[in-house]
Amino acid sequence: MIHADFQLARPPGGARIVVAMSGGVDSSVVAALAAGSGAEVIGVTLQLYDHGEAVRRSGSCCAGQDIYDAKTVADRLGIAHYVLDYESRFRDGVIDRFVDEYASGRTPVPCASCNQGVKFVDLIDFARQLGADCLATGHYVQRIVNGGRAELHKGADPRRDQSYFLYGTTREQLDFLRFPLGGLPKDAVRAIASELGLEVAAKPDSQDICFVPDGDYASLVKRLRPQTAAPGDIVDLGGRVLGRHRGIVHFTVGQRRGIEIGGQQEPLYVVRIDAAERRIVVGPRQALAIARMRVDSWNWIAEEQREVSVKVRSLAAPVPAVRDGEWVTFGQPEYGVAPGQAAVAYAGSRLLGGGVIDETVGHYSDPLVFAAATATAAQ
RNA sequence: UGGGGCGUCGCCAAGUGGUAAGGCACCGGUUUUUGGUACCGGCAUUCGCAGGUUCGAAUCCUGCCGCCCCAG
Repeated sequence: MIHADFQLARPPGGARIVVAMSGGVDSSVVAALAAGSGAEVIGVTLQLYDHGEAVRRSGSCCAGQDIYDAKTVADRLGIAHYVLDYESRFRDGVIDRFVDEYASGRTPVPCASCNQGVKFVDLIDFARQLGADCLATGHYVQRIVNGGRAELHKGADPRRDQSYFLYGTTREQLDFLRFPLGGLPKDAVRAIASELGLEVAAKPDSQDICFVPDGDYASLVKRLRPQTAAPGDIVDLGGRVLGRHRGIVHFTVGQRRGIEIGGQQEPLYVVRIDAAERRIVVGPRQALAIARMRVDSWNWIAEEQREVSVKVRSLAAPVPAVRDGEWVTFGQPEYGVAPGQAAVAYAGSRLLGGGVIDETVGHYSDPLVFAAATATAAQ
């Protein structure tokens, strides 16, 4: 059993830690570590969405079985446990935004909006009301205090790093947050769980979108925004109609499968989604090469920087890029950059900030690239 | 109904006597706290249909059906 340092301003004996417990292995271990620190620990589980449908589903979070699991773990650890009904806040802040993004032809990151909204804003408020010294979560990220200031870093286990989803964290939030698992590999976390005999030790990792039980997010979007199920044309880069589709909800920029157009020499990818015309523009992989993107709603945890590494998806190596105001120019063409996804800037392992991708400029259609190529050709 | 061409998996397509390549699409899996990508695997006992020749035919022969082009 390892001991975690929660880096509190006062001795653990007089401190109070609130732990966000999802019912999964990770946050259960955090609760255990907190309890082992000597502080008073209060577990809080959020009920975020309908618990009728999801009640039997294990391995998601924040409904039904998972709430029960969290409660069971809290009881075993002998800590207090609350369940907060955040369904309406979750619907407004996460689900509505999620479906609206799809309706406008973009591809949202619900985990990011969840963290930015109910998890950090609302839950931190609640923890402060309880007089807590910090809010601890099971995220695989590291909070490193450097020169008296908290920095957010990637999780030590590169395959587990979840920092991408936390780009919207504010400095004030970060001051109050603790991530005891950020330095551990997943195996170690499971080992701690089984060492403690926690019921959730072997529980599968959560995956997919938590509020979409069967992975069929399209059904949810279609139900709430029926216009996304309207059929439309699939056109090539020249505007030629290649076929029909069953609704823009089924597509995201960079997607290959599901276009259902065969007979090509090479695969077709979704290059652009025109929601107003209900049109899907497809092209060869080369057409996905992106030179620049405009990133909206930047949040800077660290000081703003010009030369950064940037991730445009959670599971990807950060790539070199230059940021100039809202615009980010890639050092090399980047493929499959979808509006609505997050762009997150790093300096090494440190997360600097991030925002929402709002617009992209194709590498082969970028006037700057074109001008450079022309100049080279003229020499 | 004169001449020419073609008909091989949903689409494209290789294969002209030796026992059905490949690509796209599709399906499944792996990976993954978003969507996607990527990777791995599966996918025509059968070559428009019916006969015939042959040890052996998608490949040769005959007939029929269908499509295309040029002439009408």
